[in-house]
Amino acid sequence: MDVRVSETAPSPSPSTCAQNSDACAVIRSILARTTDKWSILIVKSLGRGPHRFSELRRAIDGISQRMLTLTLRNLERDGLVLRTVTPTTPPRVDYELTTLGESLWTLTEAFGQWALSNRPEIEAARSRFDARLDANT
Amino acid sequence: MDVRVSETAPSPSPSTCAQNSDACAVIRSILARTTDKWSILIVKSLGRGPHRFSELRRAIDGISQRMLTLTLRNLERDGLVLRTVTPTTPPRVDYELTTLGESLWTLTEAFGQWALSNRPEIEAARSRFDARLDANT
DNA sequence: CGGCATCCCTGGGGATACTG
DNA sequence: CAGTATCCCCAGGGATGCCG
Repeated sequence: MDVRVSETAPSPSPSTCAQNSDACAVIRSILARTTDKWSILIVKSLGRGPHRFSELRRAIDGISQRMLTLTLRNLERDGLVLRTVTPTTPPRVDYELTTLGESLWTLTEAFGQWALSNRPEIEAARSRFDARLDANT
Repeated sequence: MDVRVSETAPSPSPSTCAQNSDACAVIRSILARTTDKWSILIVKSLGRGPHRFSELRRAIDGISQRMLTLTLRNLERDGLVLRTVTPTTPPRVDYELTTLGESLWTLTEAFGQWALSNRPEIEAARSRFDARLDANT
């Protein structure tokens, strides 16, 4: 299971890599990984200490074994998660955030808080929008 | 083109909606929207003032017209983006962030900054990981 | 110019079964 | 328990064409 993706890193384009062009492909790939549906949930789960594989599986509702493994590998590859194997029988594998991962967790947490506290406003906006839609039948 | 998605909002589960269970489906749906690949790039682009449809199209490299329209609708529906139509011929449509959208933009910006400044470390981690992979041939 | 509808295809990701 | 491998399906999303 090779996790690696062809990283055709072009011209870096330092600070102005705001929105345009393909120059910021690397940044995009980082963003894609870190803002991925499962990545966020995993990082959030690992926010409060290490967890075993099966613990994560139970903690993150709806994730398949495949995606858990795959996403953990990617996070490990990017240096966000540390994987520790204890070769007992049956084997025990623990996952925890690295320092880098913890810094990402902070952002993730901020996002979660934002979603939580703005939820009413967003739902209200949705209702308004949908109501106007239905009106134009 | 109905943008709405069936929002089967179950028991809310207020503050402890960290990682587990289906209780935080709404939060997840908000996160899914706001951390979506195109949403992030659009919000980033709108960070510095209003833009026309075609401007966004050009600014965000690789986005298809379909996805631009669709994502903008979703952002509008969630009250993150304001759409203004000027009925001239040809028509002119401007998009801008709402106050809520601006608060999201802040987070997006933080994420971008994080990716930018941790890029070297992440790429290093990737190389290390890949090297170890190749070693185990 | 903006944007909706249709067709169509790829790959993300679920379900299942097997190993160390 | 913690994976890996295989199969397989469907929705995300690109390409194209047509309207106000």
